[in-house]
Amino acid sequence: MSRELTEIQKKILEHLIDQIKGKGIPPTLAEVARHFGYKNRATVQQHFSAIEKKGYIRKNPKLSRGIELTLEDKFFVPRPVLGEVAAGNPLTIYPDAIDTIDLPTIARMPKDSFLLRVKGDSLKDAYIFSGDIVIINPNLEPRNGQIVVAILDDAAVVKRFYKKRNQIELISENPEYEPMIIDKKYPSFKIVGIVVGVYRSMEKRKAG
Amino acid sequence: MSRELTEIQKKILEHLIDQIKGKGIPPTLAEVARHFGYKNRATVQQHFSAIEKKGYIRKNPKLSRGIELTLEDKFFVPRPVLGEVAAGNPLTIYPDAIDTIDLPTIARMPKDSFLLRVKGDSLKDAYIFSGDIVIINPNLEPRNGQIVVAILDDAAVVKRFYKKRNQIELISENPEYEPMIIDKKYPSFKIVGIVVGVYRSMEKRKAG
DNA sequence: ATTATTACCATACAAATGTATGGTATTTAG
DNA sequence: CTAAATACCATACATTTGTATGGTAATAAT
Repeated sequence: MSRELTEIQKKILEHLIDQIKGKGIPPTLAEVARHFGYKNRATVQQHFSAIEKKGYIRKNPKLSRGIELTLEDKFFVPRPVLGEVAAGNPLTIYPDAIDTIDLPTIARMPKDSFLLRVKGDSLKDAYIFSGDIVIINPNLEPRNGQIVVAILDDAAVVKRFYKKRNQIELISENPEYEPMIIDKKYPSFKIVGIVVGVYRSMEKRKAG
Repeated sequence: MSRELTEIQKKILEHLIDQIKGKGIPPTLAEVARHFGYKNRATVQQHFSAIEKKGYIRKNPKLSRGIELTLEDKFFVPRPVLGEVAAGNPLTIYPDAIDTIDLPTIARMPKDSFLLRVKGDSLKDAYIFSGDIVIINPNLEPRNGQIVVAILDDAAVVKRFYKKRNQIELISENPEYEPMIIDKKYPSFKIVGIVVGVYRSMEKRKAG
């Protein structure tokens, strides 16, 4: 099980993810057929069966639009699972950074803000902890002292932002971690957005 | 436009939000009818029309499950904050909303849950701080170790819950505060609900 | 050479779906 | 009192939807 997808199956799965993540609801067979120019729903039907057999989706029988992604964790999709399919997504997850974040593989992010899950404890003195979900607004200009998400050399970090003359400093609240100092002209540096809120679900959480 | 919803329309909209947010895809007319025990889809159809006319949803004609939430365009929905609870020393709980905050739509609010703003720092070791908004579900049975809101002698507190033989212990994470020990038969004691989520807006917040 | 897989097509069909129309009873507003 | 809105019901209908079955052609595997 869970074999490799063919090129066409990949495209269809990609389209499925696009629709489910972006538009919100899974498409019908007919809609997918229309999108790919198929004259026939049965073609899509058979592709779905193949993709399901390989373990990438689940079909709720008899239910219209009853397709679910098996590799999804609602908002966050670990990037490796989709391999080449996910290529083209602007952002990636990197496990080696101090405070890593899960970036959603949604092609179309919510209009204004989106969500990231924090890993690591470099912000614990800012009351943000591993597992918390931070809400990011990418359309705000970061001001000094605000907590931002930035990408540096393909690593995504959450840190407090300070702008100096020719450089930008990203500082952890946790003094164990060294500040990151970046020249303004550094090519592979980018501010993703600023953190406007933190949410934590207590559902399965225990003390400390 | 955008008039008041009736009680039943509210219930149906609530169910719609529940389905779309929770299950992922909007329900069909038949599914909603089944859920509410209607013998007929047309009833739901008419309720949908009414709710749409009042501006709360949008229908994609001819499209199965083609219901969209118009408030969904917003990443944040305004919610009333019902009062303040003390994490340290008890505070009063107000019957009416004292404030309104924009809660992110990911912060799932179960049916009858409500919001309270925390005052005090007795839960700081549970990562809940003064000013945070806690989401309270009053319809869950508290289990040991969970954080609950309780009323004791007309004052509300947020503390960690432990059930012993004949008494209940409410413990602060912060060792500065003494545990509260209440006899089970104590008349003016009541568990309001358990904390299912925490939200913090960073908008005007500075470090520490 | 034969078999299996893939990638399409066509047709058929029961069930589900959205929509329309008409009806009844109750409540609310003018 | 009357009219409008609300909250249901029943029936009807064209489409849509998921599913099943059978077929063709090309490619890949044995």
